[in-house]
Amino acid sequence: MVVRGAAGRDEAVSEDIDADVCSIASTLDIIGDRWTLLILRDVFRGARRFSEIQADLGIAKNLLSDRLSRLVDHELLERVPYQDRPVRYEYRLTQKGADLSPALIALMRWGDRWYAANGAPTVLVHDRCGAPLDQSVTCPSCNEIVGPGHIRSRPGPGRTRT
Amino acid sequence: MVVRGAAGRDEAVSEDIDADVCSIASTLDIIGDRWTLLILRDVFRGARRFSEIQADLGIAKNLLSDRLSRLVDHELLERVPYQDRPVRYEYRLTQKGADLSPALIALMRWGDRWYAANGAPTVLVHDRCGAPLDQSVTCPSCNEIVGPGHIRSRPGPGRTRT
DNA sequence: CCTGCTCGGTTGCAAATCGAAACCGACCCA
DNA sequence: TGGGTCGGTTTCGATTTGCAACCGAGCAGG
Repeated sequence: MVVRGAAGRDEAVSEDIDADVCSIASTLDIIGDRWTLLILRDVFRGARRFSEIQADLGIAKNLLSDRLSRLVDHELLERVPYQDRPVRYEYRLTQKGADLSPALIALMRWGDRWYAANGAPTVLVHDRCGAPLDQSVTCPSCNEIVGPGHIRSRPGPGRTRT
Repeated sequence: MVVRGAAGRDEAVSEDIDADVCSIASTLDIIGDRWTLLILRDVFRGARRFSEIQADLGIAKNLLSDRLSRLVDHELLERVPYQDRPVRYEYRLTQKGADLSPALIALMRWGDRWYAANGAPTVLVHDRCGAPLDQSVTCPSCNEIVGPGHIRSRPGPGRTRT
């Protein structure tokens, strides 16, 4: 991943990367449609029930049913019964699902920056001090924040081809 | 945004949030389909030409044409002529497009974690020291990394309803 | 017992979107 | 003249979507 500014200066470092061995592609196979991330956002926000999500998003019920099943199959959500007679289920994030929070945060911040003319509709704050938070790339070795221009990409151990 | 572990303990803090005023929803309106983020990933990687992206992704040409136009309309990419006779254009990231890199990084890291059995196909490293990088949420006030359990969400200045 | 209501879906169907392939115009080369 | 490249557009059948109707288990009121 190499960030290039508006001027378009070429800083590409990695060689040709096959789409078949790209973690972005793997991820988008699962959450890359128009509804799935919105559903997950609702669950992050505390929505757990079918009808709750359906009313909030206005998604068609057949699609919501399909997407929830898919998320359960992929183990981003789990179905937990919350009553018997009749047995009803709610949907909860698994660790795998909760692990998507950095992605949702990144998308939120991009929308904040480029589409929230009057300021962010929602801000994330530190529970201890209440200050608004940042998301950044850090170097655990240098123990500092790394700007986009100092990120290089390299083939990793999982690279099978090329 | 409140992260909840697999146990499902409820830590919701913010009140009801309308989907109409959500930056995640705004963002997904633009990049929330099956191809757009993959196209942007290719451009981040250095692909600039129609045929290059088309060959790499295997996307139908009509769809690529449509998605590129849309990205140009939304000013994530710009069309730059790279030759006359016949005039041909390439696509470059604008600042707005380049600003999506944290989101792509987050998606990549999630795929790395949950789908790269043999290790990440691509790793991001610090240009200075070569160490693999992390992405994290930081508190500029406390000057420290904030774990998912210490993030709270609050209505921001751009919240219009409720 | 009968009627109506909620929840969490499923089914059916029309409309929108997608994908593959054919085609196109401007230009190059032989 | 004939073919090839690049960056698309057009066409058309297949897939996916969105809407609305329906459903079954249970509950509540009369």
